[in-house]
Amino acid sequence: MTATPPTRAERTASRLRLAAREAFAELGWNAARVEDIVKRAGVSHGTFYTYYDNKSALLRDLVEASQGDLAALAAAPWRGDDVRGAIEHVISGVVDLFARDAVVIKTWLQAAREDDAFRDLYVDSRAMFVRRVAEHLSAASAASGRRSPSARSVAAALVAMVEHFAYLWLVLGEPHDRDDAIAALVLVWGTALNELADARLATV
Amino acid sequence: MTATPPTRAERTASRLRLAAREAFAELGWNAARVEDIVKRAGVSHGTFYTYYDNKSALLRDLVEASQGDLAALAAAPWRGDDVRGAIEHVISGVVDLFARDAVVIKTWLQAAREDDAFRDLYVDSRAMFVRRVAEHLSAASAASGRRSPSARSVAAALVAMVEHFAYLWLVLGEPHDRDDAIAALVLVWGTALNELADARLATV
Amino acid sequence: MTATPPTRAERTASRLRLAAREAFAELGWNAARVEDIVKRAGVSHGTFYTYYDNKSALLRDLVEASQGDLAALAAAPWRGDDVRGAIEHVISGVVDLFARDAVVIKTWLQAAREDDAFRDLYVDSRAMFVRRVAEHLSAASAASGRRSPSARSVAAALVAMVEHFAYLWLVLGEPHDRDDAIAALVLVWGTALNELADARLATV
Amino acid sequence: MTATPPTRAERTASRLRLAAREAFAELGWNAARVEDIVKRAGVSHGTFYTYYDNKSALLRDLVEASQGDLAALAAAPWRGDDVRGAIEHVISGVVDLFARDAVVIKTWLQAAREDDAFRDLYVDSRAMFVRRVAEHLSAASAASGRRSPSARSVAAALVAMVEHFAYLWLVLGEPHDRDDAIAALVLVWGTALNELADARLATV
DNA sequence: CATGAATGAGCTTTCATTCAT
DNA sequence: AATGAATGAAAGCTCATTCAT
Repeated sequence: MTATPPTRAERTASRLRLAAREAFAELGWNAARVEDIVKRAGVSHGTFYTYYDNKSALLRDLVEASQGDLAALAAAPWRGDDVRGAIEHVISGVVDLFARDAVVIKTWLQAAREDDAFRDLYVDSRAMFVRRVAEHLSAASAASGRRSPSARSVAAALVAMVEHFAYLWLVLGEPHDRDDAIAALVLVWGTALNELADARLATV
Repeated sequence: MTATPPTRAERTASRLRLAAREAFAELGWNAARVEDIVKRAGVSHGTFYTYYDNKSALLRDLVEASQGDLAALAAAPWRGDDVRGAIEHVISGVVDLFARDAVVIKTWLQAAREDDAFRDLYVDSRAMFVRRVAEHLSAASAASGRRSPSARSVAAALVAMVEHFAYLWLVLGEPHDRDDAIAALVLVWGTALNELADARLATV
Repeated sequence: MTATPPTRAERTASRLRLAAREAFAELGWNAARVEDIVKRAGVSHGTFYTYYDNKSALLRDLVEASQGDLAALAAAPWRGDDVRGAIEHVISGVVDLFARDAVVIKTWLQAAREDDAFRDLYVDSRAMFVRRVAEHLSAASAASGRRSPSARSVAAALVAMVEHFAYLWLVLGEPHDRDDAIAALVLVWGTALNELADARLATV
Repeated sequence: MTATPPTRAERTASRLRLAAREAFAELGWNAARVEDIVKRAGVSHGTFYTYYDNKSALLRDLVEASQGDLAALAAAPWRGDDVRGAIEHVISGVVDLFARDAVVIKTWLQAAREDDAFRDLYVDSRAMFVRRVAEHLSAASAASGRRSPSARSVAAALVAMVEHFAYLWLVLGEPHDRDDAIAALVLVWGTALNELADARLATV
């Protein structure tokens, strides 16, 4: 009935994950050795392999949490009445997530360049977001039958903008003011949405 | 009278660069060994080091060409009279460049995660673009005195959108139709520009 | 109660040192590869680097012991009453040290030609000896005010004689009878000392 | 009839030897690469092998000249009437030779640690000197039949002293004043000779 | 004779992973 | 569970030597 206290094993695994975040932050995915992780965790070399098969397995653990948050954000209900509020909510959600998990996201994307599993996870997460945004755009621009870019392309572009801006800013450290940055993203997204909704594409 | 034919050394260096592109394309920056390059170039291991100090030096050679194209694009005159035409020109320029040099760009960005020189080159290239676009936006929105996101943030967002979309599409292989994709990017960029120019920010 | 037995690590390190002496003896400092050492020690290549950063680090370990013995010899009290006995004691001390540690000394001097750390250690060891002998000579020849070589030069010459003779004999293998060799060194040293003491320099 | 001017080949070979001296002086025997020699000589890599089979062959050329001077010194007549003058003559001869040819001698001795041919040349040169000095000492001490070190051992010690002192001073750079240094060497050598001649060995 | 590109054996060092304790 | 010594497969890089031009 009572919450069981963490076992020794759980504590060790947790220390390994924390140590890995530190090592990845300081050294990057490729440069970080198992040695760097166990040193920071204060455990022996061999202990690492009691918990994880290798560095990738540990990262998978870390990434899954972040990925879950992202999926939740994509799946959350989208308020149809307050368009601008909905946009701002999603954008700041993404920004907060990047700010909170910069290290894991950076490492994830780095690993994605070499490891198909991480790459697929990224591609899927992104696709989910794009699909969601495309549906939203389609609903708004249903009336427009004229020649115009597909909602999917516009959605892909808007999602690319938000994720890459957040990455450059919060992961790579490009300096930005939070309010100004979010305002810019909301502005671009919102005007694009208006444009589609107004079906004034041909007149731009 | 005649253009001098390439010397043997020039031919060998050129074969190494070509082989490196292949190796990077197939194996990625980290996994590609000098061995993989020389095997493809059909030269001995030692020959590699006659031309390049190491893998990074070779990539630098490849990247410099692409980076030069990018810089040229950013520096090219921006036609003030045909706004939409100018946007389309820049966007398709970036898209063409990514399409042509997908391997080099992919490798460059991969190396940028571990090597400061490549990272700085990327950061500088991007900054150049953002600055250029921000100037363009500022000119267009000069009249607007109302509270609005800074031109720099909007520029950063738009450039992030274009480069990341191009990357996802042409480097990572996300499927898109060329015309539709460019139309989407031009739409978003153009409406954002209009919005700033009309100074209707507060009413969105 | 009992002295702790050597740990596995201590035993391995010790085997590496022993193996290195063998390898240096057979192949010389430059020709001896890490491979030659680990083969003789019966450990894997990687194990070497668990204990030493490189070949030089291992030699440093070996040299420090010999150098310590040499320093102890130079620092030991010098019996003032029995001049000849003192000389003989020092000379046979040096000879014994060279005989015991021929391999290490040979390797040390070989490495000293390329590695400043080893060179400095040799220069310092020698300087210590020379200084010590010069003081001894100065004391003996204090009465002599006439123009004569400085005690330092004579000391440098005598120390050069002993160390190089020992080197030629015990390291390079020039054949000598121990008693005869020591008698010769003691003779030369002793007569030089007498000469200085008698202040008969100008009459030679 | 006229002295033929040096052929191109002779000039190239000569430049290689000069360049090698420079390279050995700056880098030492082991560190100096064929590359370092040809660069200084201003010839191509391949040209080196037109003249010498390898680095050792070139050094052999350089060493033979120095070795010839040494042999000449050892073979020169020894003036029986002026003992002190003879000693001084030989010692300053050795010193001058070391001063003049410091680089070649240093390189020779360095190579002698790894190459038997150079080692044998050194051993033979030294033996020749020792034999010569031993004969001289024997003549001087012929009357002495008492238990004493053999002339050969004393000769070996004296020669060791002179060569090593000269080496430390003129090759390794131990600082000495020329007159004082030669006076010290002459003093030690002379007193040893006197001692043997006086047959007062047992009374020291 | 001279050139210099090409060769490839050889050496050092790293590090993920195993396993006896 | 934890330890940490041992392993050995990879790489990177160097440089003496060759040889086509």
